[in-house]
Amino acid sequence: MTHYPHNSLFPETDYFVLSTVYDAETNGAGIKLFDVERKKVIYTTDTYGHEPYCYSYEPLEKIQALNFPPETVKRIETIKKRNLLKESEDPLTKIITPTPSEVPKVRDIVGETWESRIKYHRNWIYDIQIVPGRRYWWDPDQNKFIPSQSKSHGLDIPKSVNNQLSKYSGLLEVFRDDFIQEIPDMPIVACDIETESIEGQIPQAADPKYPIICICFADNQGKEIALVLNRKERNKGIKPIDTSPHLQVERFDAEEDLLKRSFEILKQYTIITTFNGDNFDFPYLHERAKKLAKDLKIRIYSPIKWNRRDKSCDFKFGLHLDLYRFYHNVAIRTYAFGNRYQEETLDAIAQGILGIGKVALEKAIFDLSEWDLVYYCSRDAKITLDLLLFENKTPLNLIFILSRISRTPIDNLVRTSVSNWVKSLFFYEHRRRGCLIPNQEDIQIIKGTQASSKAIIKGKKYKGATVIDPVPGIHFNVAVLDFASLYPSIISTFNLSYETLLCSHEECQKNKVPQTGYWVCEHNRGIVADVIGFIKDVRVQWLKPEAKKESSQKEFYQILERSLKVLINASYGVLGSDRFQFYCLPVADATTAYGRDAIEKAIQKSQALDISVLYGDTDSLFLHNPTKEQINEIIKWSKEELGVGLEMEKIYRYLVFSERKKNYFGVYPDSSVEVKGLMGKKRNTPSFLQKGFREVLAILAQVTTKEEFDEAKKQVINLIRGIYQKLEKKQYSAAELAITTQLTQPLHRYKVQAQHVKAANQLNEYYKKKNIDLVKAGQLIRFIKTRTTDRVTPLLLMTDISKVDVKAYKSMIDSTFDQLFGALDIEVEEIATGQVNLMEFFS
DNA sequence: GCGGACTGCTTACCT
DNA sequence: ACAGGTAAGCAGTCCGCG
Repeated sequence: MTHYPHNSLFPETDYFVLSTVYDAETNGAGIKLFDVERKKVIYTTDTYGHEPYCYSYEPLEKIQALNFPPETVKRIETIKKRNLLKESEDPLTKIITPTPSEVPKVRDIVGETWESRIKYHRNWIYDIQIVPGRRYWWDPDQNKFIPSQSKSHGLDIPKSVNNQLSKYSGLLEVFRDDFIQEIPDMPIVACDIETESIEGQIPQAADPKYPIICICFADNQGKEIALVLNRKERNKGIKPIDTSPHLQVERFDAEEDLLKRSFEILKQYTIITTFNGDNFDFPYLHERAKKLAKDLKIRIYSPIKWNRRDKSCDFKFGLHLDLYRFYHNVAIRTYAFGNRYQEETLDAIAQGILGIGKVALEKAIFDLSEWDLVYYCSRDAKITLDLLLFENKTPLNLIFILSRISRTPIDNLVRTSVSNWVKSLFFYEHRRRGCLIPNQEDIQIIKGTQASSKAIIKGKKYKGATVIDPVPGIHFNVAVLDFASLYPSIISTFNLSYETLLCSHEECQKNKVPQTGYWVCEHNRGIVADVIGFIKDVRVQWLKPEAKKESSQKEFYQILERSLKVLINASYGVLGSDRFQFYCLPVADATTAYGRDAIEKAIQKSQALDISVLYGDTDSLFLHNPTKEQINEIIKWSKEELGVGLEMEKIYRYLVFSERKKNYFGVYPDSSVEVKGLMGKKRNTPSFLQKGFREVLAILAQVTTKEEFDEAKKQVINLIRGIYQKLEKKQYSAAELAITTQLTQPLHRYKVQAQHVKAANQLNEYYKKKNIDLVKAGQLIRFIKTRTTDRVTPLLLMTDISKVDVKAYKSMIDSTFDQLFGALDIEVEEIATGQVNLMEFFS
């Protein structure tokens, strides 16, 4: 049954599509829309009469002979679809079911089916061609959403770019509005809850035995509300001096009234954001409300829909975005935020991104005075809001743009990883072109699972990038050239796609991929190459130049550019991941083979031009003191001969290499320092060493000439000597000496009793006695090297500072600074090259 | 019983 | 739950050694 919304619900105004969901009542697609005029969420169901289906290669008669009852199969048709792998227009049997839940039943009986595992409401998006995050108006005559032309950003695509992008089979027309359309201004609120509990135990929604004592809200109109439970046993305390002046505090004697009020507030907003609300705040709030209702025999209506299977919480008339999930996403962390945070806690992310952390606590949350509790909780709500809206809504805009391009509902985008986004984009594009979406096995059977190359690392499937041995020493005036988006460029330029690699044409076999036995099709443009090439070119040809120009649109261009960067940078990786539906090992293998070919040829070319190459990694060349002409020459050569763009990335005033790859530091002309890979920068280096390392770099950053090194070196020696002495006198605190290592798997899975594993076991013994939650995978373990049987002691259990293993820490100081000195001394030539040991150095 | 050479495990980084 | 390449530290094993 299709539910047509009453026209009064649908004034002829504009809507932004936020999300689609499975609608249990109609057993169809449910759509969440943002009503631009009334600034609220409208929920409706399919008005298009779209039907669930899947495909089979069995002829119509064979499917008919299966005698499906009408409640399982509604209709069977023969249609034609293009099969890219076979290069044919194939007749397929389309099996149409009355409801989405029948599709799996058909799949079980028919056996091999296609497109039967795509969620129905996602199918709806691909078929109706409605784009999440985009603007539509409602046409009551047609009962349809019509795309709305809106350009409030004032963005447009220049003619020249337009022409360059027109080669991509109509993609510009399809995606143009994704880029240029504005992001709606919606009511947004952040929410955080605090509960009563006992030391060391984290409350669980499965057993919501502790009262909720505080719920805080912060919205994008500047309103901040704190709901707090009056507890006789807690004093009011003193209002902290920098409590937000906007904060409105509401006190409740009864918890149930506090909860009811919180639901009232939540219902007013379109976007509700939390940090870990999918797994803690909302499940707990929901279950606590249920428990109170039952215990007190009253009615409390919770608007929270807790989906235990998906581990998510949602609202029918609102969209929940859990920022923990978003910031946890590896592609977002690395490409959108440049690894500005290394831990996925609210505090670490807020520190890294906003420069503001959580309120530091001296006692447990439930022991705080009322004002301190409100202060703490409201700060959490505020920084959560800021993590969605900082820098003119950068993260929210990023989410919208990625949703549009990947045809992924906004809330789903936040909860899923980049491979799902790329998969969704490819699903959409196959549908749009009338191509059958292949099953993963289809690609594997035809293209094979055997790599043409041999990986250097044991256990990897194929060979990756080339890394050049660095020339150790100090090098002044170093230019770094980078291949622009190397792998995506290769995929596009060399037409790499699951159907074009190892194609069936004899005549294409001469079109070889270097260093492999592969060949690539010369007749057909690959779908993967086309889509990736398009997105890469939109970014390179249009967005990157615009993002550099001074204009009122600059900021939005930058966000667009970053969104595409996320998709582009991850696109090669997913093709080499066997969990990805379009996984094609030969494509990934060929991509890196072309990459190795490019960097290797570029090195030869540099040498032919008499430029010395100091280092190179994957897509970069570090050139010593090249002239402008030499650089121009090699850039020109690359475009013409390799078909891949090479760009001047940066210049270092000087650069210091040791003999190690992926380890160096450089100083820019403005004296800023960049460090790569060195121990002093790693998060498992104790903080006293990280600090010493930073101080040494600060001294070296001041150096502008070779002559100044002697002076700088003396200072550095003094500094390091100071660190030695402080260590020997045991003047460093346990916290400064602590080594922080992540427990990446559950304790029982470790095959080796590594130091952090031993420390974790000690912690667990202690926790068991105290009846506190045990360590979990993902947690950071802090420990100190000690002269004890385990050789380690957890920071938490460190009582006797005299147990510190001074010898072990001395060798850590050694190896940290040897990385720098090894390189410096070769140039300074005061000490023999090779293994210069700091201990010898001082004697 | 103990140290050196070796392998493998583990983490954190680079592109 | 996107890829492979590199460095480092340490656990564990084997071997030799009157």
